[in-house]
Formats: sequence, C-alpha cells, structure tokens
Amino acid sequence: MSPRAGLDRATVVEAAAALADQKGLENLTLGHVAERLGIRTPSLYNHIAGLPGLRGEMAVVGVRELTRRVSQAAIGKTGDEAIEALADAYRAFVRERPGLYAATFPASRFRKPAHPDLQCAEEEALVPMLTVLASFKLTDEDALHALRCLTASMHGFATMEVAGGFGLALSVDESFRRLVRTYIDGLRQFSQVS
Amino acid sequence: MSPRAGLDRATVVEAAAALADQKGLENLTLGHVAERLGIRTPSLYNHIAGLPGLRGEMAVVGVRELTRRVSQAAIGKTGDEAIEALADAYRAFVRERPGLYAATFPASRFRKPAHPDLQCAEEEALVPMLTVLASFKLTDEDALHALRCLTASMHGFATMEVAGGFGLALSVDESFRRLVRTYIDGLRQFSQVS
DNA sequence: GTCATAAACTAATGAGATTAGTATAGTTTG
DNA sequence: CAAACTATACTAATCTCATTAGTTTATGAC
Repeated sequence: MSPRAGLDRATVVEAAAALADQKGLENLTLGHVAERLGIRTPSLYNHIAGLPGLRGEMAVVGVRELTRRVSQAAIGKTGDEAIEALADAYRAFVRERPGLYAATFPASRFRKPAHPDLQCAEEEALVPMLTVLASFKLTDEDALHALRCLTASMHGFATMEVAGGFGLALSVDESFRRLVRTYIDGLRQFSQVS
Repeated sequence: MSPRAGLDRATVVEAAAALADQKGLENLTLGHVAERLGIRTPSLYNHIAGLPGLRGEMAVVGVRELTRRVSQAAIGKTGDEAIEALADAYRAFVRERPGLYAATFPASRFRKPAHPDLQCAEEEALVPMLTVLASFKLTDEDALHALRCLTASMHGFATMEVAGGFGLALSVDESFRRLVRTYIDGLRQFSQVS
C-alpha cells in the first residue's frame, strides 16, 4: 500500500517497548511490532537488525531512560533524602515500564557482542548513584560495594513486585520503604559523616 | 529405533534444567532436550505438556530444590548465623543452577493458570525463612516485611551476579556479605531480642 | 500367549524470524 | 523540471521450532 510510512528506528523501538510493557518482553514478536506500526514484518529490517538488534536498542533506550529518571529524582537532594528519591524513581520506572526494564537486563552472560552504546549507557547509569553516595564520604571501595548493594536491592524488589511475587495483603510501599531505610542505615556503618 | 528409552518426567525435566543452566533458559528448545535424551522432539509430549508444561515442571523442581538447600543450610542455627547461612545457600543455588532458578521466576503476571503444585511449593519455600526470622521475635507484620526484603535482596543480588552485572574488579563475596549484614542489622530495629 | 497400554516414531501444520529480490516514493542533482 | 538515486516498503521463500495426528512396538498384566 504505502511504500513510505515515515518510520524510524526510535519509533520502532518505542512501539516494541510499549508492547513489551503490555504483554511481557518474552512475548514480544516482530509480527506484533509490525502490526502495531501498520507495516509487514520484513519491513522492520530497514530499521533494526532483527530481533536481537531490536532487543539491544531497547536495552539502550531503557538504560538511558532509567538513568534520566533516577538523575532527575536526585536533583537538589543529598544523603538519605537523595537515596530515597532515587530508589523510588527506580522502582517507579520498573513498575511503569516493566518490558523496557526487562530488556535492560539482558543476561549479558549470553550476549555475544557487548553493544558499545549499551556498555556506555550502563556506565553512565552508575554516575548519579555514585554521586549521591559521595555525600556519605565513603572510601572508593566502600562506595562500590554500596553501589552494588543498592542496585541489587532495588532491582530485586522491583522485579519481584512486577512479577507478582508479593502476593500477601501487606503494603508493598511499606516493605520498600523499610528496605531502603535499612540500606541507608547500613551505609552509616561505613560513612564518615554523621 | 528404540520404542522404549526408559524415560520419565523427572528425567526430562532434569535434562531441560541442565541445558537451561548451560545455555540459558531463554535458549532452551525442545529439540535440544530431545537430542540430549536421544529421542525425537514429539516423543517428549509423552512426558510433558509442551514447552509451557516443561517450564512449569522446572519451576516446581527449582523451588523445591531451592527450599531444600535453604532449609538444610539453616539447620541448627539461629539469629544472624542462620540468616547468613540461608543467604549463602540461596546465592549458591542461583550460581550453580541459574537456568533452573530462572525457571522458578516465571513472571506470574503472564502465567495463565497458576499451577497448583507450584503455588504450594512457593508457599512452602517461605517456611524456612519465616522460621529463621522467628528467632528475632518480630510481630507478624514486621516478619512479613522482613521476609520480602530478604528475598528481594537475595534475588536481586544473585540474579545480577549471574547475569554478569558486576563487572568491576571488586570482591563479589564481600559485597554480598555486606548486603546480608546490613539486612541483619536492620532487622534489629524491629526485633524484640538483644 | 494374548492384549492393553505406554512410549517411541514419522509426517504434517503453523507460527515466527530471516533473507532475497522487487517496486515505489521522496530526494538530490544536472 | 526531469533523471537518477536512495531509502523504505512490499511479496515470496526458507528455516527453525512447537505442536498435533496417526502409527508402531515393546513391556507388563492376565
């Protein structure tokens, strides 16, 4: 019908991400993406390098968006308040865009060529968190351990939450608040400030 | 050739789990499972209900094995020591059997019929952890929040680790120790003992 | 020994990803 | 302004994989 539909890579990736959010990343098919965009499946190959390429693009977009939100949340805050804001932003992102977040976490154990853009985006994602941790005056080593613990906690909680792992009739917000508070209290153990 | 190869469901599931550990759960195909067992793909249907059924069986086996290991690790221990042992066992399981563990975490958001065996196994998995937490004399509500925080922390850390998310040259064991210690310290905030 | 059943098989179907080759709408250039 | 170029869409075809249907045969029950 229309030999030009005016698509570009970003549009394709966004459509794929929206579908992944709705139906789950593992249920994402090129057929569905094409249908949503009003084109035939092979036409997608003009914009993306197949399904693996699409997943890689989604990962880059996801990491950047997560970074943006986390950075935004921490602006003008330090210490406890900054950690809490950052953690809330992280969790909110996973809840709002579970498919895009899942794409961000691509079991790099099995990814053959570590996409350079992705690696770069992943490194930048650490910056806001390390910046916030800097206000606790940790040694470099302590800060890196703290970074790992923070990301692991947020990642674990948020993924369990969106997976439906918290079945009980108990406030999930309250559980998360306690997790973050406990983490912050633990930071003090290594911190050089009050 | 051999109209009887002497297979049963458990053997098929174990073969699938071994493949998932090696190649990743998302790369698991019935063809590979059949090849490893020396039969043709359709023959698997005599033992399992297709790929979704196989994944469900893997989830049940995975949860049970995880529960067994965690319970075993906590035998004869209480308090801090029990939590540390339990956490180490959890992490060790994820490292040794990443595919089987991944099967355990099936994004129940998209699972249509919540397998009764699986639901039962999942409930039983909480028992050893709640038992250990009981030694901290928490209120019921505090114990459930603590349970969520503990599973989220262990899950998050272990999955990030096996995904290759900890790239830096910094002891992962030490990071995990700090995560668990911080958690334990946080428990005391709500605990009625020492 | 006969029979029922379980467990293997082959053949066929359908979904989905991918590649090859074709056509056309914009854009660039003379 | 028209010719050529290029990007983007298409159809057709192939490959892998899951799944179903129908067939065969070993093994255990009687």
